[in-house]
Amino acid sequence: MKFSTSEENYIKSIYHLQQQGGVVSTNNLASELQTKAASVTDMLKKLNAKNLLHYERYQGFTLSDEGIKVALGIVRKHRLWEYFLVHKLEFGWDEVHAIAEELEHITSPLLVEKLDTYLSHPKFDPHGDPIPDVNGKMELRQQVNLIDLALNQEAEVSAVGSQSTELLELLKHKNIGIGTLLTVVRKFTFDNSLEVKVKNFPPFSISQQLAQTLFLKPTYGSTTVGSISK
Amino acid sequence: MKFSTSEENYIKSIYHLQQQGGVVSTNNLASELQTKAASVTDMLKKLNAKNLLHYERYQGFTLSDEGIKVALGIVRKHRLWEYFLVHKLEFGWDEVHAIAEELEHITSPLLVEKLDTYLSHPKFDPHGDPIPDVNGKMELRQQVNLIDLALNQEAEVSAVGSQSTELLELLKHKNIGIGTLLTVVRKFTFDNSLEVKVKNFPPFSISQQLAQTLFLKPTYGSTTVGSISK
DNA sequence: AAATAAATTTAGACAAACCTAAAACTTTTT
DNA sequence: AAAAAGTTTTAGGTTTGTCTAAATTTATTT
Ligand SMILES: [Mn+2]
Ligand SMILES: [Mn+2]
Ligand SMILES: [Mn+2]
Ligand SMILES: [Mn+2]
Repeated sequence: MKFSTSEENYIKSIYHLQQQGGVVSTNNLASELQTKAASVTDMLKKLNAKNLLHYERYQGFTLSDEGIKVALGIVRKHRLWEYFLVHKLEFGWDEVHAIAEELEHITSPLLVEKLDTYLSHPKFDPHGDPIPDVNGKMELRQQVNLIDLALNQEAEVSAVGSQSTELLELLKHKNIGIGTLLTVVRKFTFDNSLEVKVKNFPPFSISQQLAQTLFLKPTYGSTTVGSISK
Repeated sequence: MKFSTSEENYIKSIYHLQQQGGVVSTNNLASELQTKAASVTDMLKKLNAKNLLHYERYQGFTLSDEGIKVALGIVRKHRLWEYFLVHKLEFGWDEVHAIAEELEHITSPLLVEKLDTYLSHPKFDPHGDPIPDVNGKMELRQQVNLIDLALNQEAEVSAVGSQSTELLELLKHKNIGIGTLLTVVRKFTFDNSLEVKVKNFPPFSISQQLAQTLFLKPTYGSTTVGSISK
């Protein structure tokens, strides 16, 4: 079945919201899509009629199995294009989301597979989020939030919880990127800031706000599954 | 100013039609876009209100200077994406038009310029059609139709007048592509077929129908400007 | 257990991009 | 120069996706 750009954007947003909170609400989705609750209800009826949703009036909704399959296809395209934009066209990490938001709606399935091959089947996008394969399977990388990382446990930065220019600017200043190895050497309870150490650099401080947007994969042993962004 | 996908498709089609026939008619455009005359009239009013057209009711229309500028921007994107699809993703020449028809509407100007740089500023698309630069300038390659090529005058295949799978199949069989050097060694008046010679191959025959879709650039000296496809 | 507040859905409208059928205009033929 | 034929525009309708305002349902207070 084929879907309009608008339908696809709704499906993908529902997918992301239900990853976090389980059942999704109308207002929730409306604010995510920058639209009004009435518009959401209209679209819910349409998606429900196409069997993409589990939906009870006034009771919230989630994607059906079919809906999830469709969502994963769009997420796959979005993240593959982001990878292309950053690694081939040399876009900055914070510039690609809006463009991928358009490219994800290009219809040709052959294009997606050729792009995937051209990029050598990447497993993660530039923000550290996993790229689903043709069948919707993706690596659920073991991730810990930096806030929860044990002292002196080395870990590799693998994802970020935001894609804002502001975050990118700060990470560049601190010389942190996807792949950076670091350890937490001290935690301060006053402001929940962390003193961290990266090889060949002097120790430096990371604020609570920054730590909360960084997700890492411990170098040995491991832990919980972290939340994931677009 | 920003335009919808639909507006852009109309603008581009008008551009191609007026390249050939001067003033464009409503029915003409309707059949090019596979739509109805009434729909065309609706859109003409909108484009006219935006000063993209010279339009007199019942008298046909052409693009204004502003309209041409917009059209060239879309043509640029279309041909750059076609080049990308063929030379990077290894699509066949006949597979790319439909996909480029969607990709040409992606809005980011920065994307176009980065893509252009990534492709090393190509001057011609996979069908031999010139790619306009950022300012809309493009090489108007000197082209002769194979039908009109002088006997024993060596020339390089530089464009094709169709992009069908059928044509591609035939050209592959005859080992002809963009860049092939050939000379016409004989012309037969009975069926207007040609006997042509390509270096390192035995001479072979080309039908009138095939000759009419091939455009070439003579290796020395030169001639007329040929018609050009998408 | 009311009353109040919040969330959700319905009702009714609107713009964009289409369509069919009928009217208006232009071109061609007799 | 009238009639016929062809082209273009207008009139009125449909679908998709949006909106505001009002009605309905659910959740939270008192
Ligand atoms: Mn999108
Ligand atoms: Mn991403
Ligand atoms: Mn197009
Ligand atoms: Mn082309």
